[in-house]
Amino acid sequence: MNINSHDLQVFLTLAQEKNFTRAAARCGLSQSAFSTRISSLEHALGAKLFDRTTRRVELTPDGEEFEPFAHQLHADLSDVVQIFRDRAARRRGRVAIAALPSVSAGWMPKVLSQFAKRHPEIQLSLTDGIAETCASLVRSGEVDFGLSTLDDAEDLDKQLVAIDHFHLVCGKNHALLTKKKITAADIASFPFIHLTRNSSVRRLLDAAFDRVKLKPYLEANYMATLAGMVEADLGVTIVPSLSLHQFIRPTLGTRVLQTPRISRPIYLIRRRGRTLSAAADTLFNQIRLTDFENSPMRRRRS
Amino acid sequence: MNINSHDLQVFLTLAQEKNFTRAAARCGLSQSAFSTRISSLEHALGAKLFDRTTRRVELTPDGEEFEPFAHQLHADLSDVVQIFRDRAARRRGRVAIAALPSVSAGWMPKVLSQFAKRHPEIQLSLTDGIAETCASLVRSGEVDFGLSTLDDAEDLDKQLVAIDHFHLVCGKNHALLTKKKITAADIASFPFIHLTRNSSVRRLLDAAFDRVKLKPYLEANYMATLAGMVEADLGVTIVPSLSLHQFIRPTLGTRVLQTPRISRPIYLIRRRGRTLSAAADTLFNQIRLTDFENSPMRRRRS
DNA sequence: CGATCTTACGGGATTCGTAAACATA
DNA sequence: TATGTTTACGAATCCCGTAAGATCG
Repeated sequence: MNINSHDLQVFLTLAQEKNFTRAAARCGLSQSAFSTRISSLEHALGAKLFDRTTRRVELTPDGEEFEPFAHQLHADLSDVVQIFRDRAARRRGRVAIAALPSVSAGWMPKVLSQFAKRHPEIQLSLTDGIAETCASLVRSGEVDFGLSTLDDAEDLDKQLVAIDHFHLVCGKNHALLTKKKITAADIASFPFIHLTRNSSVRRLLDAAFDRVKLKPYLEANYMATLAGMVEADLGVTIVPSLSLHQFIRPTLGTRVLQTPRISRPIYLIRRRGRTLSAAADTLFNQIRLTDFENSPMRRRRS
Repeated sequence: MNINSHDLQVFLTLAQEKNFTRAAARCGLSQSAFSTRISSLEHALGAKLFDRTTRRVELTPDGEEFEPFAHQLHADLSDVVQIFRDRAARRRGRVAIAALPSVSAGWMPKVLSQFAKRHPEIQLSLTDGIAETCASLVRSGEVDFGLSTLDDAEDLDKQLVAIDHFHLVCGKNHALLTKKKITAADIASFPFIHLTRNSSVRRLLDAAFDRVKLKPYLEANYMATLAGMVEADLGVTIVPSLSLHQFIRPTLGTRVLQTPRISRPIYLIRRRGRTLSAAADTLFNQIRLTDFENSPMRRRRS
């Protein structure tokens, strides 16, 4: 009463060959085992499917009726197995990740293009959002994993993959760039262009400059705005290395901060105890094992 | 690597219960056997379908992806089995038969209405045609079986179910009806209304009246035409009992032929060695076992 | 430490292949 | 009689249940 893919294969082969011996051979079965299978399939359906003599094998009306069903069922079963085999072989699938805007813009393009080249059939989805958004998307399962800083989230599994160092950005000929050592007080003496308060970058800066208060000139939502402001000499700013690419302009100068050394960890975060799909696992590991040799970030392995 | 309906059931139950012990109970399996089945299904698909600890069971992304497929496949498999179970139980199906026009009009209405009452879900199809048409429809498999006279067709299986006796039809007060015994010569002395030459009735009459030639007045294609002609006293005719119902009119008289006793056998004909569908088999047997007690035909069992 | 999943293992059912019996043209 | 299907039967395999082991909260 329980039909499986092999039964269907056996039926279809006999329907095509109309000869037990040949059909059995094609199915890699002995002729007797084949005969038994047909017989038990007939029993399972409660209908004779073939009229057979030693000379001729023909479908009965019931068999005729069953054939298209058998075809469909067999194809569906095979397709589903194939889909999951493909997924396992990274020839199919979908990966959704979430990452901080700076990570998304400054790092993921390279990562994803490399991944897409190696796994062209796998669909990719990237959501850029602030740390809280990333964590929440991971927690809900809407994304497979995230790339973000993370204060503390015990329900999530985090692996440090990079440390993002902060850089001073100012006009190309700004006085600060002439100094050998730049201190917090030096920076605080100039108007400061801030990022909005809900960003992790801003929170980090506020914490780093808790004693020597910065002189907030204005605050913006986008890095590109900051770049414009600094370019117009309205003030200076500090950005993580992952955002530096937006500040590489002839009119701007940048310098990695040394004395008030500010950095933030970038974690791969995922739901604790949850298995990743094969595709997600592959991207996860690709990122985890990234080599930062020629990168402004320092490489870290957990 | 061979998935069956039970595997899908097991998967779906666990996906719903999210607890091995309860799901196993619902499937009527021991918890360990259940666990093994899940595990081997995962192996067959090459993907982990559940993340499980002793406290929580959750679908993985792959499992999430598999669930709708499993639902669909399971429903399809069940449906197909159900369809064939229904067919076997005569709760579903189709029967197509072919029968001589006289059989179709004079006998089948009663037979089919009785069958339809007993098996309301089974679709019926009746093709009325001359003997050759019936034989050819049976031979090609377009109909399940036929009801017809049959000269000789060795490839077809025939079972005699009735003998159709021929009756004289003439005007109500026709001279022939006053005679005690009606001979061939008596009939031949009146103008005769013939059926068309390609009918089996006509062939039988021509054979019966090979010595005492009938006086052909005209020939028609339909019994109703004959009835009209005889009613207008243009002549007499002879028809099989199955067509008699068309000649029961106040103006007409009929008498079964005794001396030139003419009759034709009505056979159930089917392809030799071919199994009938359950529905067809039921109708076949209903016809085969018809009781002709109160019928102008004589009952015969083969 | 208690609830729950996995693994180990013996027994029973299923399925297989060989070979003999059976059937048809 | 030759070809081809079914049946008989012992062997291998698969699947189940019991019970012990492992693991998580």
